[in-house]
Amino acid sequence: MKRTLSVVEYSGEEEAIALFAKALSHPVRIKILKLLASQQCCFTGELTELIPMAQSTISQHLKSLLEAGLIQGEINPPKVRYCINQDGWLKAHSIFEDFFTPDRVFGCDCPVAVRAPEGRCR
Amino acid sequence: MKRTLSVVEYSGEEEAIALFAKALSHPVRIKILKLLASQQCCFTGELTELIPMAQSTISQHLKSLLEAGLIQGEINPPKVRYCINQDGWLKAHSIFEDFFTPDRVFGCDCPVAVRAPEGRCR
DNA sequence: TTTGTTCATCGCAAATATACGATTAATCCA
DNA sequence: TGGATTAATCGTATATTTGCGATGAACAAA
Repeated sequence: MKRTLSVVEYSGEEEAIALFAKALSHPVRIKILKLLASQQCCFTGELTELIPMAQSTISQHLKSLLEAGLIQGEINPPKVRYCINQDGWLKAHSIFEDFFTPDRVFGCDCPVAVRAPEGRCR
Repeated sequence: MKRTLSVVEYSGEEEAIALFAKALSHPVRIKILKLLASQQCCFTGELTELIPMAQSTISQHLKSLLEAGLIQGEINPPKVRYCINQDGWLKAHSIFEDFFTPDRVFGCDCPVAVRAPEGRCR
């Protein structure tokens, strides 16, 4: 697509949140993560038995979760055992927590559909 | 695309997390939310001055944030004042918090690249 | 070596997302 | 009434995502 305007700059945090969020932006990946997180330990590609999707599709979603750092795979031939990547999980948790807890209280008291007096906002 | 297999069922929570995450999955939307959250009160489409993107593109991103319930707009002709939607924000916060804090501790002690004993996983 | 199992990757098709300029709608002000 | 301002929407082009079947790679067991 056209990108004639100057390139928008993003902070590392903005990029990081967006990347984690993208990994979480499909319900089947949420389902996979919940399955893995609910296991005592790891889990394997029997995901294909629990989720009615083609094996290649599951594998693709696992790959994106891997790349996001939310899970890890342990090769255990001919199987692969997946589990939550603790580091990535905690990192995602804290980055979302920080995001949703802004420094300033964002109390917007603008009554919806009512004109707010000028000067309250920049 | 082909969807020959049976339709995958998702829980309301899985869908909700994925929808919020999709709204957060682009860095410019993170930037917009941070700008709005840092304001004492609301904010307007001077976003176009702060973010070097076409006005129509900003408007498109605002729309997706609106639809996700993360912001709200107050029509103040000919301007529109946007601000964080407290309800949606808190809902997203709590749903992510719950997600990242699973009931069961997911302590995966599988040493990476080492075969784990059979039977520890279902 | 051959066969079977498991999973990743490839190749393709369809759906969605992203970005832009142009246009339209709504509203003010002269 | 006729501009001016602001922002949404439309139309279009391109990029990315999603999903599938087919194929390939790695390994264990016969």
